[in-house]
Amino acid sequence: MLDIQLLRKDAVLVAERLAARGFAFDTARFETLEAERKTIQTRTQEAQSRRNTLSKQIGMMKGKGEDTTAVMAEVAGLGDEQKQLETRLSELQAELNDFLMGVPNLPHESVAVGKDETANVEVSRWGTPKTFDFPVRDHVDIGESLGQLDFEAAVKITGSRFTVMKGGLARLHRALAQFMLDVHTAEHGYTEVYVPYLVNADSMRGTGQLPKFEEDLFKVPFGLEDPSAAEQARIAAVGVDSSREPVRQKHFYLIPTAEVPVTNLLRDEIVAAEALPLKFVAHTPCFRSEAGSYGRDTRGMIRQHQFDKVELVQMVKPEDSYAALESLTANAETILQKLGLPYRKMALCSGDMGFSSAKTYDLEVWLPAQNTYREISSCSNFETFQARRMQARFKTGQGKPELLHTLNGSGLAVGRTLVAILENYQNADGSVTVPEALRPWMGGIDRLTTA
RNA sequence: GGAGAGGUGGCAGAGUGGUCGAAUGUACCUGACUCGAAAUCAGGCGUGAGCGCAAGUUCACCGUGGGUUCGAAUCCCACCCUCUCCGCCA
Repeated sequence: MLDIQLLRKDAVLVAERLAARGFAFDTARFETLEAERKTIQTRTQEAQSRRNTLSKQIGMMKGKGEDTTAVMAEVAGLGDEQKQLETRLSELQAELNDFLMGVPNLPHESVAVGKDETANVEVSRWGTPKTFDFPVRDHVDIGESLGQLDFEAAVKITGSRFTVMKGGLARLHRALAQFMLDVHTAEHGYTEVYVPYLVNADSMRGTGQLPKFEEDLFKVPFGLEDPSAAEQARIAAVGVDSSREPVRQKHFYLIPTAEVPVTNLLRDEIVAAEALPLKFVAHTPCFRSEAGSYGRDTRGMIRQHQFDKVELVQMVKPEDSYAALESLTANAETILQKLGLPYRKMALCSGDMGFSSAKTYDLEVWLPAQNTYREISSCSNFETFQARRMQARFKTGQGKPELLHTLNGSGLAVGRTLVAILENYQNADGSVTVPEALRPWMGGIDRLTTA
C-alpha cells in the first residue's frame, strides 16, 4: 500500500510514476473520495465530541445527585445524525482502503521504464553454457527415461501440472533443498524457519496477494460446510437475531510462496531497531493455480501447481534496503555458482515487475533444451509497501515507530533447479552427473542412472 | 468431540454502567544525588487516524464483530484464541 500522505500531497506525481508501470491511477476518483472523507470525518468527530461531552456531564451530575433529564433530552436528539455520519464514514474509509489496496507500488528511480519483459536490462552473466556433442534432451525425456519422473502417475492422482519423482531423482530434489538451506544458514547468516502452508486472508493481504490476485491462489474451505443452511436452521430455531452477524464460510489459502507466512511474522509487530536486519530462510512447497497460463509451459516441471522453493526474506531499516537487495540477490546467485549452473541477472523494467515490488532482479538459469535462460529466482525490495499493509515497524529507543522495509527472493526454486541440473548435467548415455557441491547431500552418489 | 477457566498497556495485575485510555507494581527513558555505579527521589513513557505552519487539539482502540444505553473495558449475542481435565489421534 502506498503512503496516503503522499497521495494527498501530490496525487498527480504518483499517477505519473505509476503510469511507468502501466497502471492507470484514477486521480479524480481518489480526490473525490478523499474530499468527502475529509468533510465527513470532521463532522463525525465533532458529533462524537459533542456526545462525549454531554454524556460525561450526565455522569458528573448523577454523581452529585442532580437532575439530568434536560441534558439527557438534549443528547438523545443527537443519535440519528451521528449514526448516519459514522456509517457513511466507515463506508468511505472502506472504499478508500479498497482503492488503495488495488494500487501497485511505485518503481524505484533506478528501474528502467518499459512495457514488458523485452525492456528488462541484463545486469550480468555468469558461466558458459556447455556445448554437447550429442542431441540435447529436455528434462522430461531425461527423467522419464531414467524411470524416475512420472507425470502420468501425477495426472492420475491429481491432474496436470503435478509431478511424481522417484528414487535418485526424488533424492536429488530433497538434496537440493537441504543444500540451499545449509548454505544460507551457515554461510549467509539466515535463520531457518518452519511455517504454516495454509494462511488466513490477513496474511495474504499483508504481502499483497489479496485482494487483487485471489484467482491465482488455492482457497481451502473449512469449518461450516454450508453456511446458508446452518444460518437458516438457526433462524428457524431462534428467529432473526439482530445482535448476531450471519454465519460465514471460513477458509484458508495455500501459500503461493513462503514469502507470505515468513514476511507476516512481522505483521503487527514493533521490533527494536537493534534487532534489524532480520534474515529468514524457509523451505516450503508453493501452490499456484496458474489461472490464465493455460497452454504455457504445459510440458514438464517448469510451471506446476505445486513446487518446492527455498525462500530468503529480510526485514531491514529503510536506509539499508537497497544494499540488502544486492546482497540477497548475491546469496541466491551463490547457489547457482556452487552448482555450476550458467545464469544471467536481469533488472526488471517498470512494466514487468510484480504488484508489490519497488525493484526486482530476476535470475535466469540456462536451459540447454530450450536454448534459453529461464527464471529461477526473483529478488525484490518492497520498501514500505508490504510493511504498511502489515503494520510491521521498528523503533529506536523511545522514538516513534517507523515502517521497516521488506525484501525477499528465491534462493532458489527447487523444481526449476532440478530441471536445470538434469539438462545441464546430462550425459550421452542418458545418465545425469550429480554436481560436485551436491554430493555430500546425496550420500556420495555422483550419477543418476537407470540402475 | 465433551467439561471447565480465561483473554486489559513490554510484562505483572486492578477495574463489573458514568469526569477510565484505563489504578498500582515492574521494565524502559530523562534529570537530581554519586568520583562512578547500585539504592533513593522527581518527571516521562501505548497504537492508529483527523485538523493545524506550529504549539496543540479531536476521534477511535481493553481478543474480534455485532447489539443494548444519553454513556460500555464493564451488560447481551456470536465468533476467534489460550490454558486445564477427559476422549480420540499423525
